[in-house]
Amino acid sequence: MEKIKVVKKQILQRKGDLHSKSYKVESGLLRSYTIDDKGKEHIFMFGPEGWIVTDYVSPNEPCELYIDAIEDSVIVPIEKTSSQDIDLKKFIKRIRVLQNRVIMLMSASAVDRYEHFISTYPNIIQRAPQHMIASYLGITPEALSTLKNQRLRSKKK
Amino acid sequence: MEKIKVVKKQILQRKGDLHSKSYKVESGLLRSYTIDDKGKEHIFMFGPEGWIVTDYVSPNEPCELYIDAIEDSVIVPIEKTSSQDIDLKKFIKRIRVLQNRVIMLMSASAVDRYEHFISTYPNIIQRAPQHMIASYLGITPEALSTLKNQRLRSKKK
DNA sequence: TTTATGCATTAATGTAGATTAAGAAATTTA
DNA sequence: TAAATTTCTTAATCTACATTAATGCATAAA
Repeated sequence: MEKIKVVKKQILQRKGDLHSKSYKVESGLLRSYTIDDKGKEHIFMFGPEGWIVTDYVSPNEPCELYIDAIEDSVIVPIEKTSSQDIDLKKFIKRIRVLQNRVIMLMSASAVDRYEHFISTYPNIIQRAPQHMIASYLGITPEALSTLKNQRLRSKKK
Repeated sequence: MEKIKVVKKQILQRKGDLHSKSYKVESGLLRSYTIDDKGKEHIFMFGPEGWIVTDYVSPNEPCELYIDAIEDSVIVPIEKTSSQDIDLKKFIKRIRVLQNRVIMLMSASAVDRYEHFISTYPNIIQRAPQHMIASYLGITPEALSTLKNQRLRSKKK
């Protein structure tokens, strides 16, 4: 239950590491992500204050995801060992978010996904760099940039 | 704990229905899916024998997903009411599958996703119609068809 | 201050997969 | 069985987004 401070860009966990933990974010912003075989990053989730960032592997399995800090942050690492914090509701919530993300990725265009992202995580847009938001949306930074222009233009009219 | 028989194409649950249940599959094959605003189906998961098919909403919320039978099946509906079958491990497993699916959708090409699907669910390929597999992969049936040819051609050489 | 290094933008060109359409096979229904 | 319906395939065309590359702007380092 100790709070620890981490600085921007500090890596908390790497893919393949053992003893995966959960991280409760007191302040700041974390992210979890993978790196594919072409070396490309894919952001899995953002973790602003109040969120818990976890790689859903059992504590004795190697991690699937990298976790690092986008901003200087204060976090509380939580051991996964005991069956303590089985907050089932949070699990179900998490599954639903993923469920929606899968559906989004399958059915919605990049513009729609961006719109959805804005309305769901309005404050993260300002805090995370563009290329990370692009990565979360599953598009390139270039595509995000032009997409934003199109949006502006069509709204201005 | 009663087993019930359902026939091919029988719908167990519609989006918006209340009193969502889980369905343990004794034999046969179920699927869960959404229908987007363009009327297009997106298969969320296949449930062959041994699997439990669930829409992860709390029992008093309206369903997000449709669930129906791809083959004549024998299933056991499970009430979600009590906190009985909180098999946490299954939850975590489910999240991991989703986690992988998201990563797949973001980083892998249609061919790679197909390869992955084949190796993960070899028997479903033969049992579900192509257009459903295409839907699961997030591509059109036409794209799946041509993709299969390319695969064959490159292997024959 | 100057010089780097990283990040965002724009534009030209390329490509995976969507769409459309038509026909062939297979399966279901009568 | 034939007729109807559903499923699968093929090919032509189209489009959203990727890739590449060049340019401007930050922030950070020297």
